[in-house]
Amino acid sequence: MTSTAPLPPEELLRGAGLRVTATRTAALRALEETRHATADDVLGSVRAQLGTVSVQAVYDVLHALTDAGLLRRIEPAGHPARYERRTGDNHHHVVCRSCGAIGDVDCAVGHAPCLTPSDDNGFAVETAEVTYWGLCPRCR
Amino acid sequence: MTSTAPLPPEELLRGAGLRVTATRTAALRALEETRHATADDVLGSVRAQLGTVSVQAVYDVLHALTDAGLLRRIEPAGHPARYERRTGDNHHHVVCRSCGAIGDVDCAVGHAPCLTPSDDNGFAVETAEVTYWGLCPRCR
DNA sequence: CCCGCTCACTGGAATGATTCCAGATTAGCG
DNA sequence: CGCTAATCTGGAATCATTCCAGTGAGCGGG
Repeated sequence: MTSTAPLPPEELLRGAGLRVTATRTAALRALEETRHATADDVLGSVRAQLGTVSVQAVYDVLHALTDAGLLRRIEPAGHPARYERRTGDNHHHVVCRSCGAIGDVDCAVGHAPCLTPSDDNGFAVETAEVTYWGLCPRCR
Repeated sequence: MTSTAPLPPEELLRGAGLRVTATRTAALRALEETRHATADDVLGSVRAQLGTVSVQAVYDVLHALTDAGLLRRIEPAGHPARYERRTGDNHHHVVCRSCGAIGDVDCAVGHAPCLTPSDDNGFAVETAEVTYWGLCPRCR
């Protein structure tokens, strides 16, 4: 439904009840340009914007924003985690086996297709996620 | 289709064109008991069977067997990788957010449901995998 | 407009799964 | 029965991420 609103980072932070700090706004800005960035990508971008920033600060920020629901964390097996600002709609991802690049994929079938397990083994299932594996255009 | 055949480890190895070694048969046996074991679980079980075995040997074996198609590797975000002997049919998994326990789930909808992306972003998609997240009976 | 209380950021060390290396050993085909 | 590639050993190295302890800065109340 709600496509990521074009709100400025400050509004987003305040709206989520978080303090507005340089590191945080910089991180959000970084993820506006690069839609699926790794912690390291964000670190680089934040440093480019602000100068010296510790590794820890970026991890803290990413966690805080993820917990607040402003970011979604994606962890493809065998590749470092990536973060994206598109949240709320549960879309899926195509991951490049070679370089780890990620692309968004809206669910083919209308809504929650095979996302209800036939047999839940007694688990209390909360969410389902689909990952497509392949090669990105550049790696082919 | 082919549910894991009740073939003895030796047959499986030979059938895959691999040399039959103690470590390998022990690893396969370990995965007969524990269906979704971590590398560390396998290491423990193999040592219990054979005595001294190096960490490396187990990782080598797991890789060799995975490459040969005798094992399938599962890497749940935030948890160490696990291995299973059920291969060939592409079933999915429920993962416990808390302890990382894994259960098998056959695809709800008959066959390859939403497993064809609507827009592949130019990627050459090869496989799709579904992961259900929740809490296992014990962790509830 | 100032004050203090948290929460955020710094820098450096630690963790944990997995991999790399180089050399010794061994299975099993021919 | 010998050879050669496949295995195994033990230890060090990698990489993303986290833990820790101390310093510093938002921001709501006074």
